Amino acid sequence: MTTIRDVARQAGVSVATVSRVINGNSYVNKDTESRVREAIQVMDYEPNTVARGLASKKTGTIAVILPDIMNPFFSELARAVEDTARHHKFTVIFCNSDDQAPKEKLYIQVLQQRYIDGMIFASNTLDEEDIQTMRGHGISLVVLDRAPRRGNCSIIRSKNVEGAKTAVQHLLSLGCRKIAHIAGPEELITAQERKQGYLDTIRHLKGFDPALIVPGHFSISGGIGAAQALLEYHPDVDGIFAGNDLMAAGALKALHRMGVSVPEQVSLCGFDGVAIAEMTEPELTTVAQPIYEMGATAAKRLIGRIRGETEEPSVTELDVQLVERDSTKRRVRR
Amino acid sequence: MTTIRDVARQAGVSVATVSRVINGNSYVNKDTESRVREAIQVMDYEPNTVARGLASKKTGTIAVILPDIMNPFFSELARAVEDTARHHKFTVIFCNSDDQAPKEKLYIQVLQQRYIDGMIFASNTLDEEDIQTMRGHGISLVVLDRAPRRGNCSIIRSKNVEGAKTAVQHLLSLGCRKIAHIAGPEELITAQERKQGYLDTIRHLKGFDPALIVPGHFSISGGIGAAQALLEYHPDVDGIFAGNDLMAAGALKALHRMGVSVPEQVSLCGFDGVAIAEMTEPELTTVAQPIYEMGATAAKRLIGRIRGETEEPSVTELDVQLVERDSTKRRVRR
DNA sequence: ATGAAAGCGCTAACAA
DNA sequence: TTGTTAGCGCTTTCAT
Repeated sequence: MTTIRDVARQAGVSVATVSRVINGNSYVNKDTESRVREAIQVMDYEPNTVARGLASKKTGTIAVILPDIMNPFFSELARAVEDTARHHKFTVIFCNSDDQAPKEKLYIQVLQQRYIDGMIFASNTLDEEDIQTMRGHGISLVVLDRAPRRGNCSIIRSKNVEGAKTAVQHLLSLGCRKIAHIAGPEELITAQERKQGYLDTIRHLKGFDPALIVPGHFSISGGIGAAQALLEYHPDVDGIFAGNDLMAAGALKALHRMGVSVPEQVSLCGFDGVAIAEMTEPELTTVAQPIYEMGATAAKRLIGRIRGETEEPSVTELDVQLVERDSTKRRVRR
Repeated sequence: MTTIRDVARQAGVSVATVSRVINGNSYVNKDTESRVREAIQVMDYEPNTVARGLASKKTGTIAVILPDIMNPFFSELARAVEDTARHHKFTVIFCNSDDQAPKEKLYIQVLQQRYIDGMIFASNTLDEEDIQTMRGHGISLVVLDRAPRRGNCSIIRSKNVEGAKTAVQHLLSLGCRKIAHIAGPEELITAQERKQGYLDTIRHLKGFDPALIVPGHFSISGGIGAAQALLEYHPDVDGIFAGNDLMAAGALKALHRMGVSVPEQVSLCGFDGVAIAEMTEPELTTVAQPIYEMGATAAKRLIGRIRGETEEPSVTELDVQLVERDSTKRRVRR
């Protein structure tokens, strides 16, 4: 293994000079520089990231904490983060939290010991203390998708309330009269906001019934259970807005099993815009988030902060878009 | 930040002693040990992973190189690896290669500079030189799912040929007479083997036609295109074995669009056993691999090798299992 | 059983 | 503009 000393010797300069040309943070004579570069070539030198990390406390590594990489929404986010990070010569460590606070805390601790430069949190239970701890350790932080209670850090999210309103209005415009909502976990801000959008749109209309909101845990099986319960107690439901596509897919499955046809009897709309929404039959209408863009933006923002280019914490809200497919269909107004 | 020196001072011993109790690799007096442990408690000390890495060349980090984390097969693999790694106190770096050799080479290089302890390769283009390079750098290697041409390293895979045979035999037993195969990329060993299993089972039967093998690139869109082409030229196909579930899902979509009913007119069987296979309507019969187990086994094997517990490279072939669902159905023999 | 001290490979003052 | 050198925090001989 060739080290910086070998290169220095080869080029007839000191290690400091070699370090300078590598990092390009100090003036080096043109000639010396080219001698050094040549030596680097000749000796096939690659700086050792670990040594560099120990000396500078910067490792060129970021971590992304997400609930579960198997959830297609998060795997797309992860993909975007990794692509962007690699483009900027950063390496990414990934961690599944299952939305469990203890796991998140453990990760934070482990990652601090590794001189991680920054973290992207697409998971929930970050509290003020965690944020301060990380700040104290000089770890930059970007919260993605799920914002923390108090927002003194960079946040990338999309317009959940607005998107939910669009979805429900779409259902209304189709002629749906009794629209239910399959909600995500109450503790998740995204779920809260989508429910809020649903409520804001529908609360004042006649026929509104809070019992039309059922929990679906943001999962396929949750969606199945929710749709079953819903149709059992409210067989006249003619529209369902699910808080994410996974639940919508589950609901579709359940409705099919119960012999309820979509969209003829029930119009169904999801949220997220993941690939699976196109795999069902009928394909799912959904409120699409710019998932890849969210991940890419988060990574860019984080790296900007790490490099000291961006200063203050900023909140970015990305637009969502209704994608009409076969699971919603205009019906005759009664 | 508290360092090993702080702890040593607090406990009234040398840093070497502290290091010894942390690593438990040398005899330390019981009393001294408990004094040190207490000091560690009191001072809330956490060893610095980076410093440790520089001194020992072991970082407690493994990398997993996969084609694309967005592919549900690989995200499940990734999840299994991360769970297992965390359990053993390892951290995982993940890298998407898109099956492009240059990206893989770049990752190998970058990861070497980081004193990675080992890598899990679920990607393709690893050549003998790469393997030797990594060996030279003391990086352990496990190849997952896609074995390299020559196998002088640990390999975890599943029984592709056998699984494909099972699938085709299942189709035959149902009464299918004209069975097509949607194949994965020719350069991938998994795709080759599944095609092999198909051929071995069907080649000698009357009615076999090599034109019934069409490429589907292991992707949804590839499956769509393949099914379209297939039905156009061979409208009397009554069974399709797709090399993976993504292509099967795509084929199902295409068949539906063409008005061909599954399983009434065409029986369809996939391979992998990913979640998406249960989301379609009808649900897909598939040859399920023990995906999570594959990832977990790979991680365990790798960590075993890193710790010097396991010695020689070994090849593990896991069993696959036919999961019968609604996309295949017994038909009347003509 | 324990300590002293020499690195690991690099960065970053501080000098020159 | 360049070199010298003291760390970064830990592991690991080599003594004792």
